[in-house]
Amino acid sequence: MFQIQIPSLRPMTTAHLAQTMTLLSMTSVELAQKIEAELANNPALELVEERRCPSCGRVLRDPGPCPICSRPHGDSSSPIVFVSARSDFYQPGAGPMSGHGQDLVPDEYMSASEDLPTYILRQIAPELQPTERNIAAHILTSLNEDGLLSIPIEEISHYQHVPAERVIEVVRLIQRADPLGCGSENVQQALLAQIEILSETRPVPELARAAIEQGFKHLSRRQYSELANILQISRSEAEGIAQFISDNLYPFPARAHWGDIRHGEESAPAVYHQPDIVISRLKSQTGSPLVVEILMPLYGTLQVNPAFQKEISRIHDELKEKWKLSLEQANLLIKCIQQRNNIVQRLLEYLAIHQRDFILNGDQYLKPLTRAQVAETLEVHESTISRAVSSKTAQLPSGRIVPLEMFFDRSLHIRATLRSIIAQENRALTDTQLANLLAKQGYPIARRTVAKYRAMEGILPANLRRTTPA
DNA sequence: CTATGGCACGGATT
DNA sequence: AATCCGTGCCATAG
Repeated sequence: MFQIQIPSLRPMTTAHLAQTMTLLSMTSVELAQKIEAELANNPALELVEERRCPSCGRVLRDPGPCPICSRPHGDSSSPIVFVSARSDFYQPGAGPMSGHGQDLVPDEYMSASEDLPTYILRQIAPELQPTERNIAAHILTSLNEDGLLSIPIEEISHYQHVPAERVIEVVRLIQRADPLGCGSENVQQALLAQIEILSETRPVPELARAAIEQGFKHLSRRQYSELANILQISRSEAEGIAQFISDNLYPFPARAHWGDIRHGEESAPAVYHQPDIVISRLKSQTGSPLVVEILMPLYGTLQVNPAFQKEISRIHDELKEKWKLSLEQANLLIKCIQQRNNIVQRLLEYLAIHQRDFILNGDQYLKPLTRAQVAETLEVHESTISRAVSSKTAQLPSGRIVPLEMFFDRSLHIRATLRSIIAQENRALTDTQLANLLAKQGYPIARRTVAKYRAMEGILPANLRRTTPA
């Protein structure tokens, strides 16, 4: 049914099991580091160059043509999913992204995190025209530590010999990428960009935008009475709006952490992770298969050095013992890595099928799912799934990067419909009314719970809410 | 009196 | 065993 070949598994020893577990809870980048370390101190291991697809640069694990490039377009009768591994950034139709001057995309991964420019570039790469790549690179390298543009747009447009409008177009793209609002010229612009994007997916107080545009000075100085005057609203409403802004927007985009657009955990350093998994569509067409790629940031495949294995029979004594040990370790590591990848692959295969609607159409379509259920169908222990799920992130076709845990979020779909109800409301509905409406849509939840969901989504209570006119 | 947020309890999940 | 989550009860604000 699927085109995925699962390597046959060998019985596991306890050491095997323990190590697989450790590897399973690592992100792909951590794993790469681990492998590098092993390579350095175990002579029995070697990294061999693998075959890559000449047109898309993907790693080809099985003989034959690239499963993606060779696929006739729109082959919708084929399986919903197939999995392939890749080791570098993917840019549809354009080959490896080595392009221009600035080393935005290094040839080798050097550390566990990538910097902000790289992180953003990867998100927007699919939407960039080839000629826009230089512009994007120029903008991204000109960001200051807050994520704001440190040079005027004119300078870029002049230097790149393109009209300013082109530059602005690219800036727009960058603003929409994950730390929302990066690439803006100043704090005010950044906030406006964020509110713009935010309002597409969730309700936003009507006057929030006006507050930033007209009352920016007062807003930043917390002069709420003056702000209220300008906007012709009461002071408490002004405070509500200020609250919304400080809860949901980031004046300095680069300081925001990815993921939860909420305040609170300000502990996260400005480190951006690359996803461990990338899910995309083979072709943007309904019924088109999903492409699930499990990232492995290492060039080459790990194997036991054949020369080493050969030599070992000729060696004697104490040295032989040492070598034997190395060899065993090498074998074990390789097996464990296979095991890890196998589990991650099966997990994603399940998720891609079971949560296809969510992947393609968004939060509302997430089906309730527990790790235990997955564990049962995949016939592995619950804790195995737990480990595989935690600490990994996936990039969805929309470009959003989400933790895999989100696939198991019990209330995400309800929160999403709650958002849409509030987005469409004419007058601000109270929590009790919202609870009733949700019940009609098949989500019987308590009033108290509505309040909690609201808080989670950063939506103000009814009395401080002004409905956005549709 | 109504609408909300805080605290804490119990059941489910990990 | 530890954690998460939905909910009920109660205090508080308007």
